[in-house]
Amino acid sequence: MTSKKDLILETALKLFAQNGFSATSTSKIAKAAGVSEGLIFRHFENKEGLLHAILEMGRIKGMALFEGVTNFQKPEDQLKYILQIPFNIRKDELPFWKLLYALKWQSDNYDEEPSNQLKPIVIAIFSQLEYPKPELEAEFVLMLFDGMATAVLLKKIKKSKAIEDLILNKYNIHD
Amino acid sequence: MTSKKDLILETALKLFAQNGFSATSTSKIAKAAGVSEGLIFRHFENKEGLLHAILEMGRIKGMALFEGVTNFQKPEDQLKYILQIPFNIRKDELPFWKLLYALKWQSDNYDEEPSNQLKPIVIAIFSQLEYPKPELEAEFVLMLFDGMATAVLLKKIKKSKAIEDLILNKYNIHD
DNA sequence: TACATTTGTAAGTGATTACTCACTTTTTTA
DNA sequence: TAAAAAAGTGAGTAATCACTTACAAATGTA
Repeated sequence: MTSKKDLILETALKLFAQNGFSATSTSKIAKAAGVSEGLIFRHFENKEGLLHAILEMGRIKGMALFEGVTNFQKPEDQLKYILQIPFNIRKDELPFWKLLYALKWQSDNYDEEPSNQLKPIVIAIFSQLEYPKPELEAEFVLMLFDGMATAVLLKKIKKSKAIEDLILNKYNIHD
Repeated sequence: MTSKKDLILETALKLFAQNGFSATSTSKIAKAAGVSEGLIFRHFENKEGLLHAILEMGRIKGMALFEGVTNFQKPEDQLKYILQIPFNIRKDELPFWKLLYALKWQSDNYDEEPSNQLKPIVIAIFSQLEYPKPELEAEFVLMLFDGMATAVLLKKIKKSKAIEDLILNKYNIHD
């Protein structure tokens, strides 16, 4: 049985991802979750607190994703894993990632972008692969990563697998 | 002398880009522009109308940018021109592009994304360059384009010129 | 069981929201 | 120059905003 606190969290996440933070009122969240509006403030102090709870909840889930790279030894496999991340986002976690990517366009406060955590990892990979300028190549990959994630989250992609293969080919990684 | 209508337009653009559409009230716009709030509604009917006027104003400015590709004959030069667009955004047009990119995360209504207009052009280029799968390669370039634009608009880029050269090199285009 | 704590609600609060209206000032046109 | 049209204002409007408060129900603990 999910507690009402979790119910509020999940409902708010969906609505924030769908309509944006500012455009989603606490009364709408309460109504959608089937709880009284006051309960939101009992559990989360204020609307910002609710957002931070969602972000924290998701950040932990997200960390695990990036740590998955340690399952691979060879830098080629690690790079492959990272490049495939955007295409392997779980459907039920889509709202969270959409919210995260949308938030970075609103004020600088919410810039917990995946790329930030990912950067040192990617630099290390290109160093091992003996690229002449690992930092630069990493910056490029993260830009590409952003573009891929955007395409997936906004459902702009038709042949997901074909695009995935094309990208892997560019770095000479194959299935 | 700029008319008060244009003044409202420019002020709203800045505020929308800075804080988002929903988080920017008409009263704030009026105050920032130094006009009465009622004037906004005389000129633009409602808040949505104001947004649409901004989008239309910018769309025309943006079209010119994409048509610049016709100044080049060789497909290599055309591709180079397109890949450089995100790095050549004029400072005074930054708020507009930021707003445009932010809006596509809020509801599907505002998806006048640059990529959409750019896609057929890029496909044509890769066809001329005799790439085996022009549509796929175009889709890739547009994803990359999105990532580049995001990096530039959110000021996540340090060595802009270095990154620019790296990308051009990947497509065997040099200065 | 008794009492303390947590969880939950309903009805508020003042402030702010998008928008309207009655009116004046400025500009255009005949 | 006189009338018409357009531009602009300031004080409203009801609705909604984030948030509070007083109180009741449920739960934990001795």
